[in-house]
Amino acid sequence: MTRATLKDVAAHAGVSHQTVSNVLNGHPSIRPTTRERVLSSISALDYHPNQAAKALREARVTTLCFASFEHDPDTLSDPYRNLIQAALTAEANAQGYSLATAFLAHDEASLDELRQRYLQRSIGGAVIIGTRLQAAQWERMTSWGMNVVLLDHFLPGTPHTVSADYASGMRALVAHHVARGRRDLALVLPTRDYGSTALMRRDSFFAAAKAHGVRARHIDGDWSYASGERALLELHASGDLPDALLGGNDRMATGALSAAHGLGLSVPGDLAISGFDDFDFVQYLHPKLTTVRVPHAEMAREAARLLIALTSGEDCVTPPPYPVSLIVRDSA
Amino acid sequence: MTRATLKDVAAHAGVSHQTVSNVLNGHPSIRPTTRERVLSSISALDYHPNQAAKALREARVTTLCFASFEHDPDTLSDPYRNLIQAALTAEANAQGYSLATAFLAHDEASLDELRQRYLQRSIGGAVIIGTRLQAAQWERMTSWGMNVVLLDHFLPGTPHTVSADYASGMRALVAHHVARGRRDLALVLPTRDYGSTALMRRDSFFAAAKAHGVRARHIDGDWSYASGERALLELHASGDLPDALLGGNDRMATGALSAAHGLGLSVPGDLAISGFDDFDFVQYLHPKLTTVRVPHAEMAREAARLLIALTSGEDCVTPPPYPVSLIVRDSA
DNA sequence: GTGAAAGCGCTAACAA
DNA sequence: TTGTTAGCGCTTTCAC
Repeated sequence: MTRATLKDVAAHAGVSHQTVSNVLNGHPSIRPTTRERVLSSISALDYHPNQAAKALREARVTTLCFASFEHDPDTLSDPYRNLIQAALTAEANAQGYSLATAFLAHDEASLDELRQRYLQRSIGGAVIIGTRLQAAQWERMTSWGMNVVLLDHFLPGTPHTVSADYASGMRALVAHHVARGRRDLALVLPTRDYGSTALMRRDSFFAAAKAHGVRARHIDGDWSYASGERALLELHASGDLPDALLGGNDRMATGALSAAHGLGLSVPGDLAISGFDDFDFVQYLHPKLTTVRVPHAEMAREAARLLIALTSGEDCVTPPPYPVSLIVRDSA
Repeated sequence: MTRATLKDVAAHAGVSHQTVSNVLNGHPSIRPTTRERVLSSISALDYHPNQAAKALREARVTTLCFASFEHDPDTLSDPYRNLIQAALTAEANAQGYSLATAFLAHDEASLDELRQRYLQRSIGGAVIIGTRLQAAQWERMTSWGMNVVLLDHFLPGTPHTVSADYASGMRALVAHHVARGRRDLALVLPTRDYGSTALMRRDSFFAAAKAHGVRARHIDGDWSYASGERALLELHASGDLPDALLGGNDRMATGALSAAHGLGLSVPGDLAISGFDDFDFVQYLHPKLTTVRVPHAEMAREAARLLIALTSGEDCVTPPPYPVSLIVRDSA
């Protein structure tokens, strides 16, 4: 079955093909009777405009790209990416765009692939997640002329970023631990990713601990379960256990909790443990995890809106950080 | 900066635009010197073929769609969907396709949206996951002429399905429980999704239990954490606890484990618990979850290959079920 | 209000 | 081996 074209519709309705085009694009000054006739021909022939032709003629790209890092532990092990993809897709579709996918690595090849897709007009811009994005990569992308919105990741000089208010989340978390009598806090967080939101969290952590007059230290991690587990094992081996361990995300907190069980530590008796994200599974851990909820989906929708606005040539302001909320359960 | 076109390259190289096209498409019978000249013009002008024009002219769609169900608990709460998306993207890109995203619901609107995208040539076919896909929906999609490959879900009459060997996984699991001395097995699994792989697992479960001469029962769930939790609470309330609880997926097993902690049951002492999937987080539960590993990523690659082959008009055979493997940890 | 002409960037078919 | 012509399906410009 060969699909109907604009001309077929025109012939069927007994008008010229531009008239059909005008009807389709809601142009004014079309006689209602003509419009009716055209519309009924359209549905009679089950006509659907060819996107490729439209895109070619209008020199417009209607596909956006969601790029994340393939080997980033965040990318594949958390519901995180799913939530974001769903929200981005919904917002993009609602605005007449479709959403393509890309997984980046830290080699030239993957950046080059993205570049190809942009220059070939397969994609019009990208939303990127992943604290592994380096400033140099970001610069490369924008140097092609591509619009890029960063989700949940700051980089020096990146104007279009959607993020959450990690600072106040961290302050609330520290206050909570202190209110429960904790006096020796350890934060597990990656810091090799300079410029990322991790630094903001770390700084707020130290500032808040200082304000409360409690001890604070930082242990390096890499967002993975294993690094959370390792962090607690090392603290234990050092003989200088804190009384609260703050995971920089839910996964590291989960890993630490697992290590605590292995060491025979009672949580929260011997040690309080908290997370950051609030993914589904953390309320099924034992004990149920106290954490900070980050509104990933709303942030993603905003990122899509921002990208579309940029792509349409509007000038945009980065939205303020999204509020987060402390979710108190049993682990801290 | 306005991008170079085929004509610009032709002018720069002093040949006709057709010659450039021939060089690009690897046509034979081009004099090496000409080819060299054209290639150097291409890189001098940083020329990239316009995909929209190519697609229009060739009447070819180079975008595939990955569709899943928005409100399906599997879709957003597991790493599952991420793994599949990554694998599909990799395979599609490797074969020159890009991958778009769709989230379906159970209303007419979302099916219609997919139909639009297909008829507008925005997508050339779809890989669909989700046991919530109904036979009627599948029939609708194929009635448009769209190629559809189902991932991990059987439906009566669907020829193109990629799945895993759940039957033998279930047999191995039952044998394992029995070998550890369990004599009273309960399986939590949704069965309202007729036609899905759930039925295969359930049937194998009963068959295997019978073969071993142990008691077997089935409790309904809906794949979610909460339903696993509920299942164990109900069993406990009935006063007739099994000595092994088999979660139909890792999430239900996790929910049941959480309930066991709440009830003060020791796992695996009082009760063995096992899962199905082997997602990252289950090895950080307490106790670490025994489960069956399903090769989601490989299956997804195969689904992409199958869809591309179908789209190219080849006739394809559904591949045999992928082997699964029992992963023994501490919970059973 | 509606139609005729032109052309987006590319490739298939032929001519040279 | 290369160039010319035509046209994919659509929208824009401008007559009528």
